[in-house]
Amino acid sequence: MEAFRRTCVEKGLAVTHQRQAIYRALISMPEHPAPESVYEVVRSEIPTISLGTVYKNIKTFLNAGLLRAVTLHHESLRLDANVEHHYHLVCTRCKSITDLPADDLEPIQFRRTPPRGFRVQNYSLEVHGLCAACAAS
Amino acid sequence: MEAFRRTCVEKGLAVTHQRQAIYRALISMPEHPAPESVYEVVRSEIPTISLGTVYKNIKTFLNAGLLRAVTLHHESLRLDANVEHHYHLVCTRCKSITDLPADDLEPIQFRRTPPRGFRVQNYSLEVHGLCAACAAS
DNA sequence: CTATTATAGGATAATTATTATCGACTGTCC
DNA sequence: GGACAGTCGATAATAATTATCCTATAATAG
Ligand SMILES: [Mn+2]
Ligand SMILES: [Mn+2]
Ligand SMILES: [Zn+2]
Ligand SMILES: [Zn+2]
Repeated sequence: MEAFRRTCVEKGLAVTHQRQAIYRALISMPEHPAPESVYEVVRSEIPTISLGTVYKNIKTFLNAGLLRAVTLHHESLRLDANVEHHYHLVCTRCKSITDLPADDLEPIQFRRTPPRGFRVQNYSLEVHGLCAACAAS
Repeated sequence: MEAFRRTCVEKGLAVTHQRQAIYRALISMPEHPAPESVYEVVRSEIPTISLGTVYKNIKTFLNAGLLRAVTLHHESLRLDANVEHHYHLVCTRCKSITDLPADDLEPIQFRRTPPRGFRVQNYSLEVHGLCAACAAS
């Protein structure tokens, strides 16, 4: 929480009551919540906060690196007619997605059995970075 | 394309002009397009097709396993206040996301250099399957 | 500690992506 | 070729997210 305030100051962000409550809610939620759920939790502390404020600050925190999104491409459904097992290269800048054959990597190997009785079906792996075009600029 | 028709028959889906055009568009688009882009392409062949039909059939194809979505959780932004490098267990049924420490797996290793001048920044790995609760039912 | 000011918050409207509805049409089966 | 279930197209509805705009507050200078 102290680190949070420090980062805000570094990035020129005002350390408001709302921002602290939102960040506190986020670190208390290990379930990878959607903005709506964060809003519910924050509202129990600040009943007058608006959903827009929660969205705005989540975006601010994402830019500041205080927070991560679980997926880079939630904004729209992205489709793949190739149903064979393969991976993806995803450009963090232009969001382009290209195929990466599974055997370009060593096979994924568990070191210990997956926790809490999780029954594994398959893996999806994305290599994030800059595509050739974006790397040029 | 023949396999497509066969799968439709197996799943009791009518092999319509529109479905074939949509599927043909999809396999011709290796860029992992959004529904809107698929619509644009299909429209050049069937100018009167509606966007709703494209959406409906994409959903149908996903259910039939003719098509995959690049991510399991595009429907809403999912947030992670843990910015350390780690992976995720994702339940394909209830969409719950839980953390998986990076050292529960052998490190990811490239066998050959990533294609087309892609500059790797990092990677994200999701293990898909059924959580304990969903596996029980 | 107070005044000043830039930034942030709250209410609300707007936009975007997606899904539902419903009457008309067409692929399938005989 | 006709009957019928399933599908299509048009449109409305919903859900998620973003923009707008005016007021309030955190930062900071005196
Ligand atoms: Mn692919
Ligand atoms: Mn996580
Ligand atoms: Zn790029
Ligand atoms: Zn589950």
